[in-house]
Amino acid sequence: MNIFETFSARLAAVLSGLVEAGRIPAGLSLARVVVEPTKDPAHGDLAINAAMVLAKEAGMAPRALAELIVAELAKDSDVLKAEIAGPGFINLTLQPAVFTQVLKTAVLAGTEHGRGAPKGEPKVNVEYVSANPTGPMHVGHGRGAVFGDALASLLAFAGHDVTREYYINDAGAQVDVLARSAFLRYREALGEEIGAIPEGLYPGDYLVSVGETLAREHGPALRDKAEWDWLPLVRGAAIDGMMAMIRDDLAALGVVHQVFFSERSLQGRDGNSNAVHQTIEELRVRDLVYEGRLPPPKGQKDEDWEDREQTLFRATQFGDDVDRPLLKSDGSYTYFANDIAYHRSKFTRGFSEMIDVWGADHGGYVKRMRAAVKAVTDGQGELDVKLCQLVRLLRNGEQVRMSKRSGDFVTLREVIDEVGRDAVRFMMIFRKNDATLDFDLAKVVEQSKDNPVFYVQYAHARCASIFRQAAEVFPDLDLSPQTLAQADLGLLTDESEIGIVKMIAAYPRMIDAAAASHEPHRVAFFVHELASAFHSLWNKGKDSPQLRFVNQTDRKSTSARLAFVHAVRSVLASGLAVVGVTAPEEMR
RNA sequence: GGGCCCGUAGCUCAGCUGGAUAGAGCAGCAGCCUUCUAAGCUGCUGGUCACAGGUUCGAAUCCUGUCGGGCUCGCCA
Repeated sequence: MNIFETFSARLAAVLSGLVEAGRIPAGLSLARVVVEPTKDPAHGDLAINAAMVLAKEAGMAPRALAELIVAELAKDSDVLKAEIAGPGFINLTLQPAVFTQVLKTAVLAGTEHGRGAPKGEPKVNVEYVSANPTGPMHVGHGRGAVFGDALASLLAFAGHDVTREYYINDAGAQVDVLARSAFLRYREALGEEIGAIPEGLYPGDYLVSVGETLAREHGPALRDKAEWDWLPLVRGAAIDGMMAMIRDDLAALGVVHQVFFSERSLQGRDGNSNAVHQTIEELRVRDLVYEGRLPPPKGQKDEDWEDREQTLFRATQFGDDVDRPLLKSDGSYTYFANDIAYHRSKFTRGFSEMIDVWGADHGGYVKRMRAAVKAVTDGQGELDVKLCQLVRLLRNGEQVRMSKRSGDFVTLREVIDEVGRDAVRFMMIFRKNDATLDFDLAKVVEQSKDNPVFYVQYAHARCASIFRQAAEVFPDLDLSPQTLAQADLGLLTDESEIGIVKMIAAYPRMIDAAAASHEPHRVAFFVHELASAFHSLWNKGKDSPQLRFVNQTDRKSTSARLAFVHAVRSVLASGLAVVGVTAPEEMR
């Protein structure tokens, strides 16, 4: 139940009634009209901007228009007070019963409170992580992984049909380098002295086990073959090994994908099954691909610029700054060409809404990809690219780097092992994706208010603890949501309690807004705020024993408060589930 | 030089797609607490929302320009 939607609908009805009565002109555009929570409780519960937004179009003064609307809204039995304020705001104060009803609904819905109605079409594809299969995941990958996962969960909770996808970059030159690196480890496993890993190969010792597996399965059979002979086999084995490792890392984070899509699979075995070739030819037929020359980059002096004719995609027709090459000088496809075919595949698989989660260093790639999606879907597909900024890893404020195991970066696994999955997930999402993130390894394991992970989980544990306490004090009390929902919720009259009930009422709206803007961090901030309000109320019970949730001498108020606590707990659990963090029963 | 992102309190950051007097936490200051689960609670101090214009009834939010920081710039991925 979303009271904001409910009242938007009622407002729309009021407006059309006024139109029918000839009091205001027909055909007003309602797009900018919103019903939103007030910031200041003195302004009531709901704020409506309709009079100000519509005044000009209606040819009326805002306040005159507001008076017409207020007169109608005041007749609503759920409205206690409707008044005009400031430049023409309509502020509604609702009957307390409205909120007790919302609370009751939330108690019964439990963790389903806030879930959006199924949206059906369009199906949404969220592509995230997509780390190259050339080594373990590092911390930066982890941010994209958590962000994408939380965004997908958020969209699913909001009612969308979501598919989580991983794009395996297994077709570029880097996987050949990987294969050569693995081959060296294979020779090493056969007992050969390989010395230092040459420059340009992957030095990480995570390839040792790939080499050992190859030695075990093939013995010395590969050693004396020519590279063109062993490379495909070794490459396949190495990619499989790397993907297994990456899946392990993802599993440690609790991140799942439904689809692992191989870049190499786009290239097929012959010309006919080659999706990249097909895509480009299709674009060529529509005159979106041509042979031409690019101007050199502006302002840069570059002696090694070589003017050359190449195969180009008309990205400029779709909003990009320059046309983009599809073939390398050696005749093979650019990464971009493969990516066009890949996004076309998403579209033909039924996803007209696509979201890609990338690292910030790919920012310069966004325009061309969006251009390509427009071209290849004939304007039917929509691509949103979410860029995740860098993560700075700190320990007690000091920046940490270097890891012997992996070469030059801290692996995600090391961080998860040190601070735990929940801390990693919550902190990665407790910031806007487009802002750099400081992650302090020391802080996130503190048991204090400074540590938001602890703070939110503790609030949930406290709710659970209250229920344990209640079961002891009132052993015969039925604590099921069905029974609690029947309690006299009108007994919840303290300002703090009402404030929290309003937050619970606002939860569905927050979910919708966060999903619409693809901003899962809002969910993390919301649960943090709710936790804060709840801790504060809990502490009020110190000075005012009558506010304690479990009151030995007052069975009725205890029932009402337990219903309330159940709703708080459910919303915390629901929000944490979206972020992918566990909601513990107790803190240990 | 072009493109994209960022600039909000001393510090770290929110700001609900343009709403009312810009909010938290930390730090600082003043009190309180030892509990239904201890790791805290309440209050105070603190801002020219980088700067200058513009659009609007209304701008931290949208547009233009300037300054500062980051990323990026035909064949890598």
